[in-house]
Order: sequence, then C-alpha cells, then structure tokens
Amino acid sequence: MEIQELKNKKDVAPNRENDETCCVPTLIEPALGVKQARKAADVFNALADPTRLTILSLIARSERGEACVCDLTASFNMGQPSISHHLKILKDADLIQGDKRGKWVYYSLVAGRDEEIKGLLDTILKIPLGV
Amino acid sequence: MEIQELKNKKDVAPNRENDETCCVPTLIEPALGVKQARKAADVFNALADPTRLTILSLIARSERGEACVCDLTASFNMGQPSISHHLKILKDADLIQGDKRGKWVYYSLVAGRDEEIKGLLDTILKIPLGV
DNA sequence: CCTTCAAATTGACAATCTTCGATGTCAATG
DNA sequence: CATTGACATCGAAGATTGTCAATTTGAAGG
Repeated sequence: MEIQELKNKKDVAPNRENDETCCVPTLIEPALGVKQARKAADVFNALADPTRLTILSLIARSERGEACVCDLTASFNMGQPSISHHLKILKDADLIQGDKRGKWVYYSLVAGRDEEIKGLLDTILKIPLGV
Repeated sequence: MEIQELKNKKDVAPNRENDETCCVPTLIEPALGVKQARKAADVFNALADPTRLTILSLIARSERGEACVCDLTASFNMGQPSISHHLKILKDADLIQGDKRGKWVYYSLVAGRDEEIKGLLDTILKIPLGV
C-alpha cells in the first residue's frame, strides 16, 4: 500500500510529434492526487475480501438494515475475533458504523452513504462469473 | 483472500421473537454466492492500490484512451517491471486490455466496460479526503 | 461486588503482496 | 543474423494481511 509521487512533467519528453519514432510519452493531465489515490485505494481495499463483501451484503439486505456481531459470527465458519477484525476494517473505511445497545453492537451502512455503497456492490456483482 | 461457506441456516437459532432476551441471529437471505464474492473481491483487489488507480486514471483520461508501458513508466518513480506487474493484475481482473503494435504495447480500458470502470472510479473519487 | 456474556484487542504464524535487480522474449533495424 | 529497444517474467527481500487462541473490556444481572 505504498504510495509514490508522479514524476515531474519535466522529467519526460514533452512532445510526440512523430508517433512512430520512439516512445516519447504524451504525459496525461494531473490525473489523481496522491492523497486521493491512497484514500480511494483504502476503500477498495476494504471491499477486496469475500468475507467483508458478504458482511456488507448481509447488513445491506437485513430486515432492519443492521446486524449485531453475533448475527454475523453465526453466519461464517470463522471465529468472532476475525469478524470483529473485518468489521474494524469496514468501519475504518467509513463503510459501516457501529451502535452499541446493551451488550450488543449493531452495525449498519454509514448513514448517507447507503446508496453509494449498495451501488458499488451492485456494479461489481453484475459482472459475469466467466469461464 | 481465503473464502468460506456460509454456515447452514440450521446452525443458527431460527427466530427472534423477543428482541431483548439474547442474541438470536436473524439470519439474512442467501446474500451472496461464494464464487460471486470471490470474483467481486478480485476486482476490488485490483483497484485496491494507489499505483493501479493512478494507472487506470491515466489511461481513462489519456487523449486516445490508451497508453503504452513507457508512457506509464515515465509517470512513476518506480521500475518498469513493477508497472508491468500492476498492468498484469489489472488485465487479469479484466479491467484493461493490451494491444501490441510494433515494439510497443498499448493498454486501454476493456472495450464495453469502459463506462462501468469510469463509474467505479468516479464513485470513489467523490469521497472527501476527510481529516 | 462477582459473574456472565458480547465484543474488541493482542500476539503469533503462514500466506500473500509490492518492489527491485537480473534475465528472457520478441519485433524492428542495420 | 547480430544488435537494440520495449516489455514480460523470474527470484528474492520486506511489508502487509487473514486467521486463530488467549486475553481484556464493559455492560447486565444476580
């Protein structure tokens, strides 16, 4: 998850008049800030695990839009600490929020990003499984 | 990137009539197939790196919708093998395609998934950088 | 208080990822 | 056909990740 600065434009040849002569880069516009790329990668990284996607899906499709850790733990062949670990990653990426009520903690999609998150899931889940 | 089956429904208590008594999971509907979750996680994983996001952004915003490896290599403080490695990951996730013309290989967004990919990038890049 | 139970945290380990340097491949060119 | 340049592949080093077992925290109830 290391990050690197884009090289200064001056470091690369400025023009490509004759396209076939040599590899003279047409450097593209200020594409994406370093911080922006890092932040976006963090969000995608939170989504880059089957368990976490399933957790999100379970929460998104649950009757009340929330699920407690014990609900989730019961749904996987995996220890409770692992589920807590995944929940923390989703929470750090601002995808879910926890609400402690009594002894239980109920997780739901972050208010206001509800539709955005469901949209991301839907986009990806439309992809055919291939082969 | 390990995957696990959802536990059988029978493994968890079936009802939650009295909400406050105990943690009796309301198990949610067949949320997400294992294969589907894995495939989706692979795609998100390909997007979960700042360098790869920047590469995608450079390609998407380039004048002709494509860039050769030397263009990209010139844009990063990183060796050419590393760029090739990232390109392979993006290609394996069916996000980009390579076209060899002469000595050069030109990469572009996969035809037909053009808009989908740009949509994913836009969704995430709208996220405020926060703190 | 003392116990119980839900959830978070810690420490350890194996597996995976990012990067690099070195080498291999393949098209163009002389 | 030998060389050059663009790109891919390989092997290794170091960092990061996912999982588990053990422990800790914190609220509820006796």
